[in-house]
Amino acid sequence: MRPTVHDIAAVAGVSLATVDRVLNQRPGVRHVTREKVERAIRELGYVRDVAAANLAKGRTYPFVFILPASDNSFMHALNAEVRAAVARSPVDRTEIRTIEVPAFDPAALVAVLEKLGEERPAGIALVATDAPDVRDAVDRLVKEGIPVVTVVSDLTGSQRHHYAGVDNIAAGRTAARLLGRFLGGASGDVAVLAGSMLVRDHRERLEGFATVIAKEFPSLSLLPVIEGRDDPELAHMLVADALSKQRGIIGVYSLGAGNRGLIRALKEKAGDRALTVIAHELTTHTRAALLDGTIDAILNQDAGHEVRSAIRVLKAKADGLAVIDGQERIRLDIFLKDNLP
Amino acid sequence: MRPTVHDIAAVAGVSLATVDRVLNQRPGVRHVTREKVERAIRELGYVRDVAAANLAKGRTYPFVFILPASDNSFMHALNAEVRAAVARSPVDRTEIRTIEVPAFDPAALVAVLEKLGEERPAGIALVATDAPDVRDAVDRLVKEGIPVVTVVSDLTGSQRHHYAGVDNIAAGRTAARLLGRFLGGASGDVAVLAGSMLVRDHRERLEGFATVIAKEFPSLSLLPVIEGRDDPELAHMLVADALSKQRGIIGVYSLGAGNRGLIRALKEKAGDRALTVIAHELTTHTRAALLDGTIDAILNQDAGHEVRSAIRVLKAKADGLAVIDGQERIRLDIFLKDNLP
DNA sequence: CCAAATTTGATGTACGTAAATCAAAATCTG
DNA sequence: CAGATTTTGATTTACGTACATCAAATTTGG
Repeated sequence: MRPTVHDIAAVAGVSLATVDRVLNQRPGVRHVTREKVERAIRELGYVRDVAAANLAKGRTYPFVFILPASDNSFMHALNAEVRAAVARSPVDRTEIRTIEVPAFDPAALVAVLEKLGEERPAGIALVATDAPDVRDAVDRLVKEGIPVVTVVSDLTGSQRHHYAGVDNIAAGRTAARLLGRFLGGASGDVAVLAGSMLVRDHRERLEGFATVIAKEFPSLSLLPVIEGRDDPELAHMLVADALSKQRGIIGVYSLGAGNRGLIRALKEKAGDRALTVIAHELTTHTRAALLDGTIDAILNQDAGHEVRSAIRVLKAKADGLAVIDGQERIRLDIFLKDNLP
Repeated sequence: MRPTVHDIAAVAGVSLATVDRVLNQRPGVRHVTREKVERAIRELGYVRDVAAANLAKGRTYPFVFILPASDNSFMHALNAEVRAAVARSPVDRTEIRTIEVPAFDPAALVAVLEKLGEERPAGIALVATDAPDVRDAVDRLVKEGIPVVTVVSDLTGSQRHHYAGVDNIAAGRTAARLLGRFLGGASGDVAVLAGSMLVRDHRERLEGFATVIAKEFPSLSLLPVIEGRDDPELAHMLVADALSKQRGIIGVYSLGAGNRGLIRALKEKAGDRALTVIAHELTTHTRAALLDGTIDAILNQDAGHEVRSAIRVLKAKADGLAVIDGQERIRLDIFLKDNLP
């Protein structure tokens, strides 16, 4: 049987009330007494029964998710996963509220964070816009003792407790190697379609991609990045244009959203030549394109995992418990047409 | 606030004791009364507070893991993950016991399962040996109401509640496409190193692999399968021999364990020619080989995920609760040298 | 319709922890 | 050393559920 507060009291030779004071850092305990209790806790290997504690406290975890108001499949999926988590709220004692902020708008994000500082929720998860002001706002919250995790996109140099997202540099590198190997030593141009270079995850993917292409596949040359703003229409136009004008393109890497437009452009120009294409995020559109051969591989991050991981980590931090690292590492999924879920 | 048993009693117009009798299917409740209570439960959307219930019951979950006594890296990793779960036992109220059985020995496995039927643990996880007798033994346990999940290797046609492992046909298909694409249309022979064709996961991987190679990469021809019995020494000998004699080999797929021997053989023959190699399971050896270019891609299943998933599912089944499907799908990890964890 | 059987109600205790109250003891201050 | 202050102990209630007991009410059988 695992030890209880009663056992601690007995071993430490103090009363239950004192043990409680120490455990819940209430005042009115002399230093020596506190040490006696802490020693007993260590000796017995006591770990508080979180379930019983939550029951007694009537505790719930008021969490806040801050999500960008972006109209693309991935953000919709992320939203849906948060809603699914909300549906499970009664069971896991969470009370999740979502706040939408304009995408790529540091000021708006900071304003929301500031207000949350007063509200003091049990934890905050946010899709970070990578700006110094945001970092400072997050660091203030952390200093005030509020658990904060970034989701999908991280915050450079901040003190956030955890990042629930993929390693985007590795993602870019992986895309490069897949593309390079699939092209099997052929020479030609590679087009890169991004959303915006203002977002950290896109920058990082490009960085990883460019590095590996340059170093390991010198027969391939990178064309200037096409910024499609994650907008299907714009992406379609720009890609179609590039494919018409740049006759040397043999590979395409789409590292952002708005793949609907990309796919349309690829199909229109399909007759022309064989293209090898790597894209990010598994959606109905990219899935279909993978199956019909328009896309050769899809790199994906599982939004459900990210949301659940963020919640688990916030909970653990709120309770001062350890997390299982292996469980919280968000992996980069690589999908070929054969291993689709 | 979520509804409690008191609310049900009030709404149904019965006493707390009666609600309790219905909830815990105790006898002594007239049919009409039972229906009144059940209606109230539905109306209120009551869900039993599992934490409080477990507290009251002093409940723990006695689970049993049945693992094969195989001496390879993957099984060691699986063992370690089970031990890690045991270390977390006090926190999540599990009491996990492991039983080792000889590998590939249906009779021994059946004997263990039979005995567990009397013991009636709260759940059983097993690495299944795919034989009719085993299937029957598992089905008996399931019929007796004991939750059973298979881990890593599934059981054909059984009633087990869940399978915590990867789709091995998909894994084989994926390996084929990676190999085919990496070889970029070249012609030649492909060697396959397996452990034993008596294990279902190996059979399935081969099946998926052969199918895709035949259909989509006709310029490649499969050599007869080399059975290395997951033994590094034997694998080394057989592969070295094959590489010497079969000069047309341009690709290798290692779908089982014992990769240490494979890697040694590959390095000895490295000077000869360029080989494209796909292997299963990320270990220190395969990781190093991936990094130094001896292996081109590694397909992996995360043992930690499998163990944790098995436990979550067993718990849910023991409590009669639903599982989150997306969370319990074990994914096939594809590692290139760029996205190693 | 009465006795027997079944069903229901009322009540209390328990699980491990949190939190509060009040009294008693120990320590500190001047 | 008295008095004020701080620290500690003892005890109680609560959280939501499980489970046991005993009495009261209701239904059933003959």
